Amino acid sequence: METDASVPTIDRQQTLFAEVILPFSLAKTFTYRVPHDWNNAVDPGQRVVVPFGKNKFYAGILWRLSNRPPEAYAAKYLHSLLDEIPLLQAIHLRFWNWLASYYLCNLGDVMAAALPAGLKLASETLVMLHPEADLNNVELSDHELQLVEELHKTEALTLDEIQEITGLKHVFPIIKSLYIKGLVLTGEEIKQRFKPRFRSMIQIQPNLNEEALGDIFNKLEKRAPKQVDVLTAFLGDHPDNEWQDRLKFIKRHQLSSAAVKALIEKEILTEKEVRVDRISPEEYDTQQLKLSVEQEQAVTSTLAFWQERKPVLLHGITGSGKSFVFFHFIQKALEQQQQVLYLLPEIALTVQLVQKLRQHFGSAVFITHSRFNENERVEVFQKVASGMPCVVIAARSGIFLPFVKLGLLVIDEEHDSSYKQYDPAPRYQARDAAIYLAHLHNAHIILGSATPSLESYHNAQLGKFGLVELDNRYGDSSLPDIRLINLSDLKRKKAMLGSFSPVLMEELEAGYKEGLQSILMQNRKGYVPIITCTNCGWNAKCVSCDISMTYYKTHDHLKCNYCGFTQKPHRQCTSCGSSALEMEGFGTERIEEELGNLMPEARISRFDQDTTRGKYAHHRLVHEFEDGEVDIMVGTQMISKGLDFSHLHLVGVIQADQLLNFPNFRSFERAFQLLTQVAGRSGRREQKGLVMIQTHKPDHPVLQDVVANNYLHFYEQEILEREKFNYPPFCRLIEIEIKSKEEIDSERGAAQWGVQLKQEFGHRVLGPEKPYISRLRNYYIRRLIIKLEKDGVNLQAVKSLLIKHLIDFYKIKANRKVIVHFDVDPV
DNA sequence: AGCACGCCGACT
DNA sequence: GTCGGCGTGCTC
Repeated sequence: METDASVPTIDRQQTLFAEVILPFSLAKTFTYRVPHDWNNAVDPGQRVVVPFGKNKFYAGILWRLSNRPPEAYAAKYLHSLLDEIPLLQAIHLRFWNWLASYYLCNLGDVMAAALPAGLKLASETLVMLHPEADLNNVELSDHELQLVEELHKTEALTLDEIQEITGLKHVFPIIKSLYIKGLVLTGEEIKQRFKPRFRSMIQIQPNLNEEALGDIFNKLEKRAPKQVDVLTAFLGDHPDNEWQDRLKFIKRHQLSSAAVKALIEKEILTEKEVRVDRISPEEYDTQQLKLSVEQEQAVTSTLAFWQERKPVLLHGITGSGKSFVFFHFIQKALEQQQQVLYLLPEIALTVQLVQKLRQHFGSAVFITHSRFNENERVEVFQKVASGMPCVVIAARSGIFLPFVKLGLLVIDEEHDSSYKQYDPAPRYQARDAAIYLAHLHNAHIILGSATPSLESYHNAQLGKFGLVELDNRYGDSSLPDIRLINLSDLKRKKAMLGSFSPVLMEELEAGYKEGLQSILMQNRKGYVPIITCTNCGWNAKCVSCDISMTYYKTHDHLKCNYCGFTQKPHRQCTSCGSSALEMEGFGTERIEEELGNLMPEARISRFDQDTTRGKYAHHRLVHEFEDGEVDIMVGTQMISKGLDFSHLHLVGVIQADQLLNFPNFRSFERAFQLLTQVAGRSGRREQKGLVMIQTHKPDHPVLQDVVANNYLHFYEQEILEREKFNYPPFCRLIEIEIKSKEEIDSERGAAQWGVQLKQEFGHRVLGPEKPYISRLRNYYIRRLIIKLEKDGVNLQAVKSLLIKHLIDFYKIKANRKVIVHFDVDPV
């Protein structure tokens, strides 16, 4: 929680001290002494290896330099410098600083989130046999003897290996005892996790003239025909003797790799290793963009707002071609040699978008997200740091990439709640952070959505954002026909076919007969979400959370969707022993099964977290659907994102009510967004689509707005509610979450915060209260919320007070086992 | 985060 | 006694 990242003037003739950020959640930086020889080589933003604690080494980030030695302790020396050219520039450190102070977390939290794992190094302890170890006259325990014997066999062992070998939980005591007896040594090794990829290149030894080559051919001809083949192939194809990729060359000419190796050993061929990228995509034929008149107008008005240095909100209904407007600006940025950050909520779901971007921008497109491996992520990070003009498609963590020539940020689906990181710290909202980032880099920023967040649209209404609207669907496609189906009516008439209304079934079958595809959304995973005892009302709950266990039929187990705990299904009620257990509710598995019974001939697939695991699982499901191998896809809200199919006849929502009943002030907003987004999946391209939403409350105003596709009306109603009850965007929320393994500790801690905060902030403090889910992973949770006015409140002062309270809170011993989290702008 | 140190309780 | 478990304190 630093306040100033600017570097004071320093004298590089004098001794330098370096403040270093370490990648864990510690409330401060650590100061190290710079060896005098490095005075001109050190700079903020470099990674430095430092000793920390008794014998560990870590890579930290050099935060700033000074000439002032610390007063309270003697600083240790920096161990080594990892980057000649700083990995991060001043602008990135400023951004880190802003994140830490705005979101009330430590710089170490930011560092941990910002750097790809491959760039965060930690040392590992190695244990070796002492070269002069004398095993005579020493008493050894069994474990000690075992370890010494093992060390005779290998050079060194890691702590994990020793743990494995001895079966001991605590390995330090025996290592220490062996060390004292002079039998072992320990050392720390810093392992570089990132490994660049190299490729072997070959050419014919350039100093061989024709005569020498002739001799070689003569010599080889008799005994090594394969080697002659290699040389003939090389000279035939590459008379100018350019470097050739060894593997490709061998493959292309179907040569013997042993022969190539032999020639290298005889120094007839020469070899070199070159660094290659893992991430460069193949070349694509890039297509030209052609914008519609409406899109052209959107471009013009966006440019006008950017002139005024405003972020732009592009509100365009699904299918209006928002992405073409984005593409236009991306192209302009690339033409000016700038870098572009394209943020998306769930990156993995955007196969189609990536393909489109590649078609337009070819090899300038990079992608990073959590399913990419360590090395690939490091390469994207380094590419971005190199300043190469490119478009990076990323999920929320893309804001941490070290752009040096950032010209444009695109925040697609800006309303999506996955832009907010909830756990661990930094608990940041990537959309908001991106706006600050754009400001820092003096870059343009455009947010896009068919269903903007209340915050963004309100900002647009206030004139803080420029508002650009796209009202028409691109091409000839028209808006879908959205119908509500009254479940209460049908249930009363006992007309339902399980979870399906007769009309929905009719349409599904009609579509199927015509060879058209449909998707069905049920926003619950698994088979059933609740198992209840009909005798006493007990229901199956997770052992460590206050959550009902979901039954998964495919695995025949119960699973807690929050902590992942699984167990065998109950035979009897744990409370009364009755075996009258009932399954309540419907998840995607059960819907899939029911539908299979109703339409046995249809090809049905399921799209949820369960079936989309793995790097290529979505890919496969999306392609299967695209290729027409599937008639009906059943899925959770995942199917509402990023899928764009051409033969979609029907979108069905099995149960809209749960969406509206969420105990959160944003539940209506979420419901409207989700339903509108999934409805938008239908009827693109030629045909008019059909959307059927099953609900018990067909009169609900939010559903009416969905049917009318009237965002503005929805916004106007909802914003009135927010104002009336003083919720964002009319105030700013800071949530304080207090948790502990003992309920009384949470209770007491929360009460203490309540009393103190109310003294300072009075009526602005709500709680402490037991949240909707009050126990998670064995922690009892309490929550307080501070509602701050948008104007006239010194936010920084409030945050300083909170930090002061936090420090005071932990001064009390009994509070040490209580965990306190701040969440600024919670979702 | 990772590790030491100290205390307690349970056993080869 | 030896080992594991856990709380506490500290790292420049």
